[in-house]
Amino acid sequence: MKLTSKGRYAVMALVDLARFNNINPVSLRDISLRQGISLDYLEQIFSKLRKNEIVQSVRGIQGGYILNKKAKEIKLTNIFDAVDEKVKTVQCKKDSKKGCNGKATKCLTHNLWDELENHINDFFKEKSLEDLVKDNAERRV
Amino acid sequence: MKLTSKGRYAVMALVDLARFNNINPVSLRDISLRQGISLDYLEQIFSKLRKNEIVQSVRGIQGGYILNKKAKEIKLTNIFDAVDEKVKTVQCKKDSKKGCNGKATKCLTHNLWDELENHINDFFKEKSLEDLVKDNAERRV
DNA sequence: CCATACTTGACTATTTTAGTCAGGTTTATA
DNA sequence: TATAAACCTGACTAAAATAGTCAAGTATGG
Ligand code: FES
Ligand code: FES
Repeated sequence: MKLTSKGRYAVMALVDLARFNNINPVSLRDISLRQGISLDYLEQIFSKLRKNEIVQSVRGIQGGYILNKKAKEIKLTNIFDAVDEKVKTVQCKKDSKKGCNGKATKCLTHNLWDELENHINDFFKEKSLEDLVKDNAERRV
Repeated sequence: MKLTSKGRYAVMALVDLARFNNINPVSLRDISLRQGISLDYLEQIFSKLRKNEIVQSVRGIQGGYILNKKAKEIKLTNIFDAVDEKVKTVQCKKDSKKGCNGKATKCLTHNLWDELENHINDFFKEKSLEDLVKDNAERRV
């Protein structure tokens, strides 16, 4: 099981953005340089974040992105949902009664993976962008 | 983030095996048929489980595999370690001081992913094969 | 009017996954 | 002692997912 770069970058970029927020829009170019993430890739990611109303864009010179909500209200879950970084532990279709491998009933481990998925999602539901910015500020001192 | 089939199959097969244990060795062919997993793929997986002393093999006719420890002592962690199903949330090398993207310090989110990794691993450390077999027996009633 | 920066969609190389395939070796039992 | 069941091993490969790149825009502040 591993975390993909898309999800990692999305959070990384938003933490960067959140730190400079309240002052000016932050341009993707700056984030790209500071965090070492490809600009083109960031654009893909922010397009999704904008559609999901995590950020707002400001066009033109001195433009960039700003948060669309308070950092406290943006949870990791919201970010991951926005960029389609899903936690997927089961093989079968969740709403179907069929198991994986095409059997008529759920497999021996289905329940276990379901528990695991919830366990992981709990973590994402708790953490907010604000928490991350704070954590980071403390470590810097 | 998603769980791979290798890890899922390993656990599925061992739960199957654990249920029939104490009587006779269980052949991979039977597991393959019951669980709908390719026999050749199972062999790869059990080769690793054997090398990691999770199971013992019994060769020849009427042979198969038996658990090498008590079901209670086999945790999910052990199984996943054996088949190289690793939880990997950070991009950087853990023992290095360098961050991902080649920076000299750890990135803004490194600590977060580290926490996440621990959170997931905690789940795997708790659950034993015995738990899984019991869960399953209960559900069947 | 033009440089900066957002916006979009298509394309592609690389890596990982999930197997298959081919050839063994061991051993109970008829 | 032949044979078939079952373990054992390594190499190979198709398909999917990932991690981007590339190209061609549009909007707007100064
Ligand atoms: S994972 Fe849901 S049935 Fe196997
Ligand atoms: S994940 Fe470790 S430094 Fe970025």
